[in-house]
Amino acid sequence: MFSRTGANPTSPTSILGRLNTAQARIIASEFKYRKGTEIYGEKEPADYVYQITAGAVRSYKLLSDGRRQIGAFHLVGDVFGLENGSFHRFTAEAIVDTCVRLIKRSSLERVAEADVSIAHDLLYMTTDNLQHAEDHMLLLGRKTSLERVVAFLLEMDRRLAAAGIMVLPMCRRDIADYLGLTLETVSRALSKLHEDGILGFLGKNQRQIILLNRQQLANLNL
Amino acid sequence: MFSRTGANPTSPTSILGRLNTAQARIIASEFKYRKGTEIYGEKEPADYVYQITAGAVRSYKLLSDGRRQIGAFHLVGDVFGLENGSFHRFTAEAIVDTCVRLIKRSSLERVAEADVSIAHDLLYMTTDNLQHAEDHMLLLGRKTSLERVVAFLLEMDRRLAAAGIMVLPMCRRDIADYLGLTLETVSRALSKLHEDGILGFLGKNQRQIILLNRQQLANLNL
DNA sequence: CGACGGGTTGATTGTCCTCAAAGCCTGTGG
DNA sequence: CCACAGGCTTTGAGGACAATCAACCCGTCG
Repeated sequence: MFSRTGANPTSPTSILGRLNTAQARIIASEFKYRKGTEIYGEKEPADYVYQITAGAVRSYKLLSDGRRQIGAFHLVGDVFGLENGSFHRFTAEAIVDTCVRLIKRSSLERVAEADVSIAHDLLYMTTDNLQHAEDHMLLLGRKTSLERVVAFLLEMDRRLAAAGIMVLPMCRRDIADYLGLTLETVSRALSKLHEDGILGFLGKNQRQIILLNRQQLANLNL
Repeated sequence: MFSRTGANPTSPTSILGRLNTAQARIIASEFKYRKGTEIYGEKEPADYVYQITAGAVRSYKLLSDGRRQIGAFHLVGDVFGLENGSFHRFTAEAIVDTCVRLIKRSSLERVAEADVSIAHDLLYMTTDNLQHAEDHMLLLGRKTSLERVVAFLLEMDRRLAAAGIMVLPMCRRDIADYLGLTLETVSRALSKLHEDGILGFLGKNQRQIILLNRQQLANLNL
């Protein structure tokens, strides 16, 4: 499970991989987090940047009464925890057992000063996050429950489909908190798509999904 | 109306001002847009970056059936239209008669290559946008209608209150499309806050608002 | 076995949307 | 000067979609 090495080649954010080879010893260490454990908390000092080598992470904000909004899921190859200020703006938790590579923020900044292309990568990654957030605002503000779930499926299909099969690392509640819905509403939407023959469930735990009709799914994604 | 000059001193994004003095002739021109006119459209080439010297702008995305999500309002001093890819991700329209300064993207990139502090500013501005989008996701995904309107009022109070009076440049529909609500719901929330003595209307057009009890308002902002 | 986490499904509720009407202000033209 | 149209806003009545509350199923693990 923890055998994958190096940056995901399909990832737009190979900065840590490049640093590892091009620069000397910037990677501080690798670290393992058990399912459900916190990697960092909102407003904590942002001393490290992280890249996932195995597992998955959720980044979220909480309201004072416990309502939760997940801003993003981070999958293998993704870089997260990149902040400009010195504090994290999300809490990050391992969704499943997760292995990350760490890099000291101070080191990264030092390198970025010297190497223009690294600085450029930092901007690119931040813009990538921004673009995702912008699209997600549209989803949260204006899409129906079914449209949200469809958009989620298409996103996950793009990001983690291996051989056409999607193995979701997150539970229904996580999906709901990502989409601004309740877990029941997510479940109903998935059931409807199942009834309509657009997707199929494979395993016993309903987390392995196969998309049977991407065209129809895309049509539902306004 | 067009008498306000220069960048808002409280704005974190004085880059265009600095370029204007520090660099030679990067500012391409100033330009005026009438109320309701488009400055650029989604997916158009992003050849320029803009800074508002007077007026206000809305940036939005549309779904194919016309549902609209406004991602941000840009006020005097704000820089917008900054993209990393070569295409705009929003449509930008003048909410009221608006005057902007333009800078060629190509020039900006050239300067950023040479001047590290400019590159740093670009990253800072992008991160600032990202932070706003992240907060807005929480609002859109998890807050009630009243909480959204309260958050909007506090944001506008912070950004454009002069002498305690807020003069909103945008109509109820714009506010609604920013908050993921309908204009009627926005109106009802404002009426409720009015009834409760938390805000007062000044002019005849309901766009001049004075906050009578910021403490109570902040308490509603979970 | 029994408890627990995760998921689905059903019944009911509630918040916000939709549809509709009316008021106010501005601008325009007779 | 008044009449009238149009944009913006408020307010009310009714409806719809998603939330809530609840029951149940299924696997896993102690």
